[in-house]
Amino acid sequence: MPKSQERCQEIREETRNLIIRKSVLYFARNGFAGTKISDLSKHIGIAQGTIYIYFKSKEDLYREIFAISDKIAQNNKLTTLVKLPLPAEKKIRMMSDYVIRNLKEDEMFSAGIALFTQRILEGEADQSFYKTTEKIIRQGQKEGSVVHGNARKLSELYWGVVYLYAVKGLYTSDYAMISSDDLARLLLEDRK
Amino acid sequence: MPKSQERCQEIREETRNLIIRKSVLYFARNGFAGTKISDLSKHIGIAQGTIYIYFKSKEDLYREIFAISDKIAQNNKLTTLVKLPLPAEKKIRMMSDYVIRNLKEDEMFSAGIALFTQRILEGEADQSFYKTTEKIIRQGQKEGSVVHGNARKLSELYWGVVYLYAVKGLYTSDYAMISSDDLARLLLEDRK
Amino acid sequence: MPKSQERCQEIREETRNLIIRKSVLYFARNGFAGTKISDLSKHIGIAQGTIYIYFKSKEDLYREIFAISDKIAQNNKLTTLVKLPLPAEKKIRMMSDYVIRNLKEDEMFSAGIALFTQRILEGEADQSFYKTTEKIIRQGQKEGSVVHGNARKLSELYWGVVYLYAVKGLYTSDYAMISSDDLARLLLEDRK
Amino acid sequence: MPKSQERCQEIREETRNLIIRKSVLYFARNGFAGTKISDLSKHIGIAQGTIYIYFKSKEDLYREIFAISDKIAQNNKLTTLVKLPLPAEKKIRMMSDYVIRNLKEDEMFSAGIALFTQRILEGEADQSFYKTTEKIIRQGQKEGSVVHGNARKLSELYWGVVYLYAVKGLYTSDYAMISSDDLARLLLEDRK
DNA sequence: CATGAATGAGTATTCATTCAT
DNA sequence: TATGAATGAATACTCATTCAT
Repeated sequence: MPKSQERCQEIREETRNLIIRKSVLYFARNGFAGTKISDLSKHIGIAQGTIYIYFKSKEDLYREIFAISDKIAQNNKLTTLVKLPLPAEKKIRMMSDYVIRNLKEDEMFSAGIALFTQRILEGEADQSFYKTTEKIIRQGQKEGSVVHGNARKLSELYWGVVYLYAVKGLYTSDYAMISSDDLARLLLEDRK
Repeated sequence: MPKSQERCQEIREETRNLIIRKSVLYFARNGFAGTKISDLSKHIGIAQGTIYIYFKSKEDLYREIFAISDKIAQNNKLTTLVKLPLPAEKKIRMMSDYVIRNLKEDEMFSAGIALFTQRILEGEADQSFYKTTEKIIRQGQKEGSVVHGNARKLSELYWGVVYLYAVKGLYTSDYAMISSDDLARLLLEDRK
Repeated sequence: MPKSQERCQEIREETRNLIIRKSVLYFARNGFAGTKISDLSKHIGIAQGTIYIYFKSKEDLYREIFAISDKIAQNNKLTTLVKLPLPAEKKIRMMSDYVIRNLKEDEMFSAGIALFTQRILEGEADQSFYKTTEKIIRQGQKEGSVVHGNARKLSELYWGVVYLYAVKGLYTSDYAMISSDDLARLLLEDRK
Repeated sequence: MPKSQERCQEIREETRNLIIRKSVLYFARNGFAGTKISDLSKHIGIAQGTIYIYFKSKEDLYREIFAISDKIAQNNKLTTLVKLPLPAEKKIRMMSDYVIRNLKEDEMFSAGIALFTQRILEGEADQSFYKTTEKIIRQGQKEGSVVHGNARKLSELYWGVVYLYAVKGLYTSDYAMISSDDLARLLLEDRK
């Protein structure tokens, strides 16, 4: 019965994904210590035991969640963006559009950013994430479109603000989201 | 010979303050769920039981901590600042100087900002805190020194960034603090 | 395959009853303060945590125990007895037979009487329990078979003595139980 | 300074007695486990530490209390009573008068009886206490004034009822005390 | 696989006891 | 001596994890 074999595999995959998807949000909102398996399983809509079929422990699940948050944060268009033959200002505007749109429409994106940034704060995540943005910033500074200052610091500020609104989005749906322009303005020189 | 009434009162006051002072930092760093009374008491340098002489429960202590964070966040010079007969730009620069200096020198300030903002995010703290800054922003917009845009949103952005660096300061002592100018620039029009 | 809904309900009911049944005896013997959850759970034969699945706290369990003791004390045959068209003397003898037999054979009865009476002593249980016996006493006084005196006082004496032997039974199995006749004699005139 | 030496000794004695006196009542009402040193000391009107100047531990104090309760229960007039050249009925009436008067007027007597009986129930106190009463009962049975039956059982019943009203007295001041006659009647044949 | 009742190690809280004043 | 703040072992309670169904 190879057919049912596959189907089984599919179901497994589905449940596993369901758990991860729902957990990302839950952990992003409540943190590791603030998340009880009993609450989480209720939130997912499955039994407590089921989680342990797919993950060895709460920490194992958390680690998985982090791997996901890494992907969400890093597998965005940024890496391709930096290589395009465009002026930095354009890149920054595109990046900001992309980020704001995702913050608005995709809770998983917000959760990913939140978890990822928290880990950076705790010194556990790879800070190379900021590198790509730094490159764009330096390019822009040469082109005269980006404000002066330490590129790393500006990059951190930029993504810090993104984190800020990611967290806001996780807690309330009703809040004044920053505009793409506001976000871009953190890096760009004002035009008079 | 019994201890004198006043001396007892004094000792109580001292211990209570010690607990609060050390707890503000601990809770700001680890959150409520992430804080174990056993660890906290070790960090304070007292026995677990002592905490329960002064606070009914972990949650009671946490609430007290929040009351403190309110004071730290709100008892700053902002309220007096807004009333001074100064241009908004000057006010914003003074405010930013004050904030950055405190972020650098006073961990309690950082912890207060962190806890307070977290509570605002969770919809539990009084958002009237932003009002004072909004007034300065509106004044500045009239004077042409502050960027256009919704004053509340700008105020939230400003304090959001402060929160960002407060949290950074709680986790690592070794990081690139934003400058007072960078902070002020969030609100001020660029001058060429 | 999930457990069936009914089977789960059944298991819960069973465990809950087990806890209550064993706890009645334990609390009756040791009192609230004298009962440790760790000991109690060992005595029941379950883990400590299991108790907290079914009861919010030690006090919650204790309250439940009391509700049970009310039922044990009050759901006896007395209420039906009083309505029968029998002489009071007969009723008192039947009641005494019933009580003594239960004291001898049913530890739950003894525990119920013990807990219930303790609560009456502490002014927390409904003293209307004595009413039924009072009625029989008054009937008997009219018929000349019951000794003179305040019916309430006689009723209290009667059940006080029952309490006495209930407690004795809880502490030692080897003791001289009062006879049904001795108990009845508390209320009945001597026949020469 | 022999004078002040003595005075010191006196004060010591006074405090010690105060503790014992107040503790007897407190322990009788709440039991060993139900008595907190913090509450007890408040009830006595001294600091917690003071108790430990006079007694090595809570259990040490409890033991002392028991010694007192032994004296209260046993050092009554009963031992002299039994030797008097009187008919048993007279002895029983005197004993009952004595007991009831003390139950009414002397909380220490009630507390002593309560503690002593509780210890007998728990098999820790000397049951020889009942002996004296048994002798009187046997004398009365020969004289025809006391009801038939096992003397030990009757003695236990008699003192059980005394215990009952001792406990009632400890909990409420407002209750229907048994009369001396009622108490005596437990042992005496009815006279027509 | 999925369930949820049961477990027991871990955490919060209490309370007998100590000790500096 | 007397005090009451401080202690930490004992106790109550929680929650990640297991396992029979």
